[in-house]
Amino acid sequence: MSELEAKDKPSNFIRDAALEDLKSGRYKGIVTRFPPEPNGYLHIGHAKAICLDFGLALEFGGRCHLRFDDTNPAKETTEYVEAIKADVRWLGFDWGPHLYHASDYFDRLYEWAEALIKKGLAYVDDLTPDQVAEYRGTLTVPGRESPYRNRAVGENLDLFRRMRAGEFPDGSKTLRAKIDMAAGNLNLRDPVMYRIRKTAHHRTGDTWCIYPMYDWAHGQSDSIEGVTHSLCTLEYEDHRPLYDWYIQALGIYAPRQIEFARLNLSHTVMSKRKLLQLVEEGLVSGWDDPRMPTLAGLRRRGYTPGAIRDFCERIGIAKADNLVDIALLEHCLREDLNLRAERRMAVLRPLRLIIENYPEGHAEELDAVNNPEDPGAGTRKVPFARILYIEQDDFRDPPPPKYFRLSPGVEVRLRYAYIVKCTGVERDAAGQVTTVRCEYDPASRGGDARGRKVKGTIHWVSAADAVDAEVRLYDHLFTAPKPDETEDWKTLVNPRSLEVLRGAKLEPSLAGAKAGDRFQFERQGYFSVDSRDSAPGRLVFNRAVGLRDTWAKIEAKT
RNA sequence: UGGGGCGUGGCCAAGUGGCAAGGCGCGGGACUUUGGAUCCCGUAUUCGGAGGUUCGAAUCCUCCCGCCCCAACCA
Repeated sequence: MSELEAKDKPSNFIRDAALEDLKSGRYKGIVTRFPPEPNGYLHIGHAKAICLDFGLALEFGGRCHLRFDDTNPAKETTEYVEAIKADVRWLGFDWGPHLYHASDYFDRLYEWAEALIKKGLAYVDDLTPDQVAEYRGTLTVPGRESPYRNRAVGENLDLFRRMRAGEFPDGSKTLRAKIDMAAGNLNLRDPVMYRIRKTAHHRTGDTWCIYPMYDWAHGQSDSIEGVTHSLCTLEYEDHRPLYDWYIQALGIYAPRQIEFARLNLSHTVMSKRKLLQLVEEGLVSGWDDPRMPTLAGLRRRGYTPGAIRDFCERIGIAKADNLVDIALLEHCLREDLNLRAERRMAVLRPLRLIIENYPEGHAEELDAVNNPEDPGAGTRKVPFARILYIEQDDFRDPPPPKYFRLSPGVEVRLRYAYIVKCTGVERDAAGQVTTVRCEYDPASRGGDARGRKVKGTIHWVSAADAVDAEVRLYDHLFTAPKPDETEDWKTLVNPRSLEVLRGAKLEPSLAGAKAGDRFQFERQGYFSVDSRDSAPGRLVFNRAVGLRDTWAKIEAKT
């Protein structure tokens, strides 16, 4: 059994429980399931659950099912089903042949409902929704029994069959479990098992007009599939007694439900309702807006599945409410991309640089390293000429303290090219710098300072060879770490969460970049080709995450 | 005033009677043809609080305080 423990992944109480259950023989292997309702897109919080569910199964050589919890046809669509499948696959997990739907079990669930009726454990109730609420009592006041609670088994059976046959209008009757109207746990006050909904289901069509409630469907679905550990979030802790009650009343195989705290991420919102609101009210461009915490959004932004998995591993699994700093997510992406993304030079806000002593009409190609972290990535040629573009931020007159970049009379290295010295500036009528002039040292080709101290190295692009692109810079979607906290959370949307730069100049090797390609733009950050708006000849890049910016910190302090 | 949970540094989080892991962040330094990366160093005499048990407590007991979830025919 020690073999099971010899893993280097961080432990958590769920993994420990699984280990115990194996040791004690309660279960022979590990079977988990990820059970999304297809009524929205998956987000980073779901990724935590997916990594837990699939990760646990993988670790113990078990299996993890993908099961759609599709018991509410009014809200669920195949569009969401497909999007969810794509997201789980993209994250890197495989459910193999184990794709299921709660709706696969509608027949079985129905039979089980009749079985409960026959045992006198369920009854058809005629109370209206308002009455049901009223009879339920409150948190501190016990509920009252429905006047229909003690109907005879035969009458219940007859009524239930007629409910299924469509004889009664929507909402007019329910099937309820007969448990305890005085229970402190409201879930046990005769929970509804079935409601009448004459709505077509995306998979079963018009076959049914009664649909099972979550509690009645979930545990039994787990049981049917032989799930051992049914992992869910804390708000279902109160449902566990009901989960167990149904299983026991039916006398069927019993999985074990264990709850953990859901993920809260700073500077964003995570509830499906709020995400949907952002989309519907046009505060973002859609579910896959690169600012969204959805997997579709993160993917489009340029996040890698590996970075997200790493993040999910690092945040841990526990039961305490939490608010994880989004900086950790960003860190995980940088760490992943630092090793894998090829470097390129791109000038986001161009400023013209003229090298006065560089022969007019002359041109050459210089060698640039594709990835200093990965020698195998090789090198490439970058064209150099008399007129270049440099970043507006890389020239200051006068220079602030500790500024290492270009300013009048100062030397700086053009990455992989030459050492240049600023000799002059041209300004427009408003005093804005329009062109910077400089002289280069022909002997410093490649950037060799030959013993000189050159503190600054800046990136550049040859003006004549540059490729134009649109670059979208993203920042946190919300200005507050916990926008959820306030009623008017929508006013907290960061007005600078998206900045569009239309005049960016890229080195020519970027001309053929394909949707989804990721690069590090030297000294700036990691960027990926937008999968929706980019096209050959009209490149659009998204900034996935910026590089650590030490200068920004220094400047902010002075 | 009912039921279920949770409280370890700024944020996550190990630890479950033997003397506070780790990560992010933050601060400092080294190195550097990305002010990137990397590498060092620092960052809780203390575990929500107060009592108690014990040679010894974040871990056990008692009381108190705070926070979260539950009153959809949603999941």
